[in-house]
Amino acid sequence: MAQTRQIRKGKSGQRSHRSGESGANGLRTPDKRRRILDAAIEVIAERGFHSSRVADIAERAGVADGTVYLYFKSKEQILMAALDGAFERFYQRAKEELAPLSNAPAKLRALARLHLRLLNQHRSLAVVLQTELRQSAKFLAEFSHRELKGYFDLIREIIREGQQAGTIRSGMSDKIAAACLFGSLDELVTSWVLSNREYDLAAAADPVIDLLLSGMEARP
Amino acid sequence: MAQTRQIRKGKSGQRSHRSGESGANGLRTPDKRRRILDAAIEVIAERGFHSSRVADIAERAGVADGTVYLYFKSKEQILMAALDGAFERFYQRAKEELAPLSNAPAKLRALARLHLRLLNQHRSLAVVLQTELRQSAKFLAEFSHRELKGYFDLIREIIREGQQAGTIRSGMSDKIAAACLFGSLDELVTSWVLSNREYDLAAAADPVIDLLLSGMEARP
Amino acid sequence: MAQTRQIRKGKSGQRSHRSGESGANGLRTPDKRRRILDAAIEVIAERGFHSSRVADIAERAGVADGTVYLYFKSKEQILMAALDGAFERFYQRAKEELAPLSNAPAKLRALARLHLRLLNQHRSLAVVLQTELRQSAKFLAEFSHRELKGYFDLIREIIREGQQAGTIRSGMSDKIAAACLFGSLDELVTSWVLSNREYDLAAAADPVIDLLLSGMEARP
Amino acid sequence: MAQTRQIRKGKSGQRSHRSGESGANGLRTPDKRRRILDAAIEVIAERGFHSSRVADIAERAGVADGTVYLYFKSKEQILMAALDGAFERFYQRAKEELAPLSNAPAKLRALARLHLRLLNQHRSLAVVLQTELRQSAKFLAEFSHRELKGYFDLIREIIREGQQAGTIRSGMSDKIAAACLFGSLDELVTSWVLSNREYDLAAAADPVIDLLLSGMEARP
DNA sequence: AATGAATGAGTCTTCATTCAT
DNA sequence: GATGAATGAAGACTCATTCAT
Repeated sequence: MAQTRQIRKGKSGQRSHRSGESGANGLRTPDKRRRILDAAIEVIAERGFHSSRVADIAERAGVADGTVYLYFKSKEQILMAALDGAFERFYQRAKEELAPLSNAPAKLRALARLHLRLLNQHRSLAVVLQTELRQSAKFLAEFSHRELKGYFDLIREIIREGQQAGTIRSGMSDKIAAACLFGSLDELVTSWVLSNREYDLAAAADPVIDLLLSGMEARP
Repeated sequence: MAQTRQIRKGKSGQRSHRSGESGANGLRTPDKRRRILDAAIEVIAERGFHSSRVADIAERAGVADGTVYLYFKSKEQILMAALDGAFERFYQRAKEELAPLSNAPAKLRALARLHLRLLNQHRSLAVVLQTELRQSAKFLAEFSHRELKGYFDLIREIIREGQQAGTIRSGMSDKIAAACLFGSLDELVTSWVLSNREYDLAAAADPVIDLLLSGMEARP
Repeated sequence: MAQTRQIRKGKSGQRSHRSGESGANGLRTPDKRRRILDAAIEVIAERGFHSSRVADIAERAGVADGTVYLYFKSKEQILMAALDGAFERFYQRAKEELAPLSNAPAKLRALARLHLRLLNQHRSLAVVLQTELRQSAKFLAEFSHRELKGYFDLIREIIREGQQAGTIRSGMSDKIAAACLFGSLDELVTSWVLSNREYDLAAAADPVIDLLLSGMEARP
Repeated sequence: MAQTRQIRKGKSGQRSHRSGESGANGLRTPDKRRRILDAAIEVIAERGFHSSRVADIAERAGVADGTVYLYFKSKEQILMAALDGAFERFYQRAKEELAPLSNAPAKLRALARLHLRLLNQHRSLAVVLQTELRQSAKFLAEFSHRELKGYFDLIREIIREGQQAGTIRSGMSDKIAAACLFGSLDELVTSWVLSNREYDLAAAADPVIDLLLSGMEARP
């Protein structure tokens, strides 16, 4: 519950809503857009995209229904923007954290840790990413093409670097390897989201990387 | 009377289309249920669950709207039943095909091949599984608990067998290993579904198994 | 108030609405479409097109809101269809009544009488024709082109016939003459509609025709 | 942040467009009211009253949305005021131009010419008068009572003058005669507005007056 | 069992209007 | 006076579901 919610039940007896709100912190429109996005992630995580009413999101964000449409064109655009923003932040951070690392296995490990750690910290976002993002082939395809592709390409690049540097086995498709890494992480997050237990998701990063690097097969 | 009236356009005019069919062999209802399920998978794969109208499914199945409710309690139940059935058939077959195999790596390879081969053959089902199944956390959780869990447990069992037999590395969490295998396959299917190219999905089974068994890291 | 209105206030406590309705006269769906059209004319005459809610029309017609959309594509289509139908009936009747008449002045007189008489009998329709029909240039243009044009052409044809037969002054544009006749009648109806007095509109037919035939100017 | 935010697209970015204009000559509000009225006529002529947003009118007038409400109480009041003003100017001018004329037929001719000439020169106004004025029976009734009645009475007075002076046929209802004249002119304007051709509307004044004065009937 | 016309609850979105600055 | 971001009421339309036949 990152956003303090506005108490607006009944929606009528709130004559001084504007002045009360801005008076509280002296800021006008601090980042109403951001509040709507955060509210959207929370509400959608709780009820699913189709069951979430725009009115719910507005209420959670502490704005009027119509205000949502000053910032976003449609309900779907809210979800899009929320996911875009979240992904953008992740992607940016990933690039920063990987920059200083020198070899491919270390980079993959760092990426896995970051991936799981961030979602571990923001469960609502994880829920939305693992479920609503896939709500429809069209939606997923569009988002996938726009955002996930960058992530995938980043992984593939690291793998190819490793192959050139001799730290990653050659003769292995970087595309398939990237799918395995992403798919493994994604599946862990999904399991974590579906489970109601609050175990530490991030702890799975190392075992997964170890498995993917060394393989399952017993070796003499 | 310049205005043509609507009234369920394109439906009344095809009265004889289907009744002719059932009229040919009397009053039986052999596979009406199955026709509805198949129609549902197709329609939902094309338009997504929420955009699919029950009327669309009924039309595709060649039955009246109301007839659907003689077989299923709700629109959601149709999807449930369709996925349950598909999964049941997959699961049954998997157990049959793995029975004769003697070692864990071979079983995992067979499972991966079957997984990808079947979905490769039934793209509509793949689309629905990879997208609509996740329509909401609740839905996914329920299905996951009911069906996927069996699949997961099967994989974990094979891994543990392998660990006992010494073909799979010990000291590796069977849960995480299963997640990696399932996640990898799942991601490959998702990519295949989202891509519009009709490449052979099944061909990816061996590379994936090789990677998971031997690992990515170069070894001297 | 041509249609008996269904008493459906509250919309809920009416369990037996269907059977009650059909039980009353033994007819199922007598002409639900027609009832909706009649209700639309009444409601729109009372409140104007934009202030009329589809729910109002449905209620007046004694059907559920959604039923309206089984017969018409949109609220606007209801109005269109209602006007089209009314006009069609008028036009048909005009052709029948004029057929036996032999000279242009008599035909024009008959047309004027019919025009005013019919609207005198159906005030709601008159209200809608004189006001809502012109609600927007686009709407009017479309309707005008489709329906009024036929009426106009009919008048022009009669005038040209009269000119050839020598009963109507030559050297007069049939187009302008038709505009004067139609405009005069139209204006009388508008005045009648706007006035709250219930005077006999039809009585104006002869004076108007006399004026248009003989002219205003005093002649020696 | 792939999504561009909206926020009143196309409005914020043109801040300097209008303020530059008013900045050029200080803080006065000379004709802001008039600019709003003119903008309203244009916008409403283009899109119809109900499809015209107050924001559109404000933008066209170069003022902020809220400013409109410093001059007018509601959107409907804008239309009222615009039509009232236009009509007032017409009516004033009519009285001036008719004053020097000595006989009824000449006055009627002058009035028809003025009526058509002015609307010919201001098509947007003509569109609004012929269509939006009739947006609802109530609206039309109110306007009609307030403004058109004066015009009507003027015509009737001229006719009665003519009857007393012997230039207009006696035994003819001045009310019906006025309706015919007004209706004829009105219909010509409507046709002109609906037609997309830009023919000279004013040219129809004389033929109409000739017809109304002399009648359609052929006379020996 | 099968039909399909009818139902009516449910919600996104628009836009006239307000008011703090 | 002027602004324009914010408000929130209002309603057309959809579609899952029912039930009389």
